[in-house]
Amino acid sequence: MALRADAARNRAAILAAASEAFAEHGPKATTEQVAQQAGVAIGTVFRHFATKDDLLVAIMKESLKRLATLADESTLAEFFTAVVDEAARTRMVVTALGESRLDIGDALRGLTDSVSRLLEQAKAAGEARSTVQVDEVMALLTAATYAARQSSWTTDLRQRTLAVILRGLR
Amino acid sequence: MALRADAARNRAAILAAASEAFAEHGPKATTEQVAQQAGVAIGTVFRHFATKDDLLVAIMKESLKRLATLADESTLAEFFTAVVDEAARTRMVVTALGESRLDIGDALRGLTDSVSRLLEQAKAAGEARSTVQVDEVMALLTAATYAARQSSWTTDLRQRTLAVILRGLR
Amino acid sequence: MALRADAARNRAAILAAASEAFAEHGPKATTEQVAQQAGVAIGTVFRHFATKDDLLVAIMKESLKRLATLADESTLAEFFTAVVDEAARTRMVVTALGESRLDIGDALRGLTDSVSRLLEQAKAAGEARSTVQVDEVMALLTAATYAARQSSWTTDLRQRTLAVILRGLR
Amino acid sequence: MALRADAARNRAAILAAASEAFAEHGPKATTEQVAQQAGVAIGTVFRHFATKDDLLVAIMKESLKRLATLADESTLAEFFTAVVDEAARTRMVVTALGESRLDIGDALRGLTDSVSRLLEQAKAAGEARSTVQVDEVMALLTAATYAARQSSWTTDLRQRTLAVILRGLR
DNA sequence: TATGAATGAGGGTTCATTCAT
DNA sequence: AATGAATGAACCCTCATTCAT
Repeated sequence: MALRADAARNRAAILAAASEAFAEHGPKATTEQVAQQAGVAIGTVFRHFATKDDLLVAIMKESLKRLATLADESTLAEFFTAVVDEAARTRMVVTALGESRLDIGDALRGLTDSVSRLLEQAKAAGEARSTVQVDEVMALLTAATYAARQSSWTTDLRQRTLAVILRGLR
Repeated sequence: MALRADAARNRAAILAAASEAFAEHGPKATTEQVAQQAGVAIGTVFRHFATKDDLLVAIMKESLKRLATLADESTLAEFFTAVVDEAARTRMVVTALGESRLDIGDALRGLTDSVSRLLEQAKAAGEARSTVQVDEVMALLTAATYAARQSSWTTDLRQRTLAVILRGLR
Repeated sequence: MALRADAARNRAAILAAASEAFAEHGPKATTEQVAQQAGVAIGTVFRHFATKDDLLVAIMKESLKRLATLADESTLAEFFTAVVDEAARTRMVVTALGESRLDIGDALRGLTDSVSRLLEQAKAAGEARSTVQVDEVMALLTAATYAARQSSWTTDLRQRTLAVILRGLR
Repeated sequence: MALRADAARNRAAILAAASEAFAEHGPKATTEQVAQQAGVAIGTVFRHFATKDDLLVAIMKESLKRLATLADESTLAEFFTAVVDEAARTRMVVTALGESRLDIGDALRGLTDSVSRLLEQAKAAGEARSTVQVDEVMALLTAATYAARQSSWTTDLRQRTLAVILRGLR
């Protein structure tokens, strides 16, 4: 029972370290880097996540789940802004949205559902035209997310770019 | 000090092969694959491009130059469409637009100039509102390009997504 | 200083599990597999057997002792047949007979003694020629045992092969 | 053309090193050990043999081919003796004969053919009874080979053991 | 200049063994 | 005494880059 606490702490540390490492170096960050960052031996990483890909998936799902939660508390415009903000910090958001090799389908579908709801609200509020469909919103989200990764992006540019997209949805 | 005829031919073959290889497998395509595709030994690849990154840069610059030329012959809307179409075929366009690690700054600036001109024309034609600036157009271009890479994209989705962006610019 | 009842039970369970695991996957079966099979944590395995090799030795000795007992109740021919039969089921018999790296010398000597007695009886019964010595019988036993491990062996082939050996001893 | 010579020399060195390493430590000898023994970097080993298993297979096939050649120049008795002699030196002969996981079927079949011929000759010469079949001869060969690996085997013991087998075939 | 074999650092993963609880 | 998480050396293999021919 006590050890479980240690293990849980390590698992969290690994996830945190992985988030950071992948955020900075993308998916090619080394498992050893993750281990080091987490203050843990390499074997411990593999005890918790049998494969590097498993670790990647875990982080992506976490990320997507966080976004889904966020979606449930925002308007479409707010959500777009928040996602892009996070993407500016983390390379993994976009990797998650754009990755097809790894099995994150469920989580992605969960997010799509949330966004779908947001879109309906936006339509009801007159902030999205009725012809717009979810898939293009998701596509635009992914797109914006990706662009936000550019190191040259200032807050100002981010706002102007988002404004164009949101205007286009109206 | 011009290259020997066969050297020039090799260089071209390598570039072509690299374009194809990277288009298909992304930047993680092997130099050996490139060499093979070019019908050349690896040593030859490295004689022409001292580093894999150098090769990557060369291709990206080529790509950006091609896009700049294209920009000079189109309207803004046509250009967007054309770029996104190419991106759907080639993974490198987006890598080029989104890459910050490699030094392709000047080529990117060249493209920005061309797009700048397109934007002015669009404004004059009433197809872009006057407050829009080049940097957000570039950002949107990058974004659209990235999203276009998704394997799930149909032509239809591509069109709808572009429509939103172009509408937003107006 | 006898073991606690539960400790004794664990020790037995581990030995049984190890027998099974090594029988199936050879000596490369994992200690973790053994622990799992025994329904015990790894730590417990290592408390009882300080080393994987120690565990291996224990099993081999057990195996050899069982064979010695068997020898005391059979004729030479019966014994050969029985051993080969068991070897066809279990990969460890042969490993035990053929192993030189691990220290199972005394157990092996015990078996040799038993076989020695069998041989004398066989000679008396006219089923083994007088010039035959124990060491070659042991060698033949090891040999037959090994060959019996081949997956391609049918019962028929086993019998014919044994027949040759037994005939040779006469 | 000149490099080919170097490469060939390296390939031979690797095979020789691997033979030795595997002979001494069995199939669990490290590829690094092989590389070192061959005076070559690890990459070179993998350039010549894409996989450790490939290297293993290569050596086994070499071994089996050598034996097949030998078979074509001997009587059954001589062949048995020679094989057992080689087995005493090399752990791989037996591994080769007993291995089923790796694809050495062809080579094994080749050897079986050769032995088949030997057996016919032996029958003609009255040194093998007519009821004996090839498969049991192969089995006995494998068996003898395995037993020969024992470190305790003296030349004398080897001869006596073989004598029993050969007598049994008659 | 071209060739392609050689190099070797580094990556993901396994597993016997240790140790905190 | 038992648990099971943590350790870390070792393994197989890849690939950008170098260098002898």
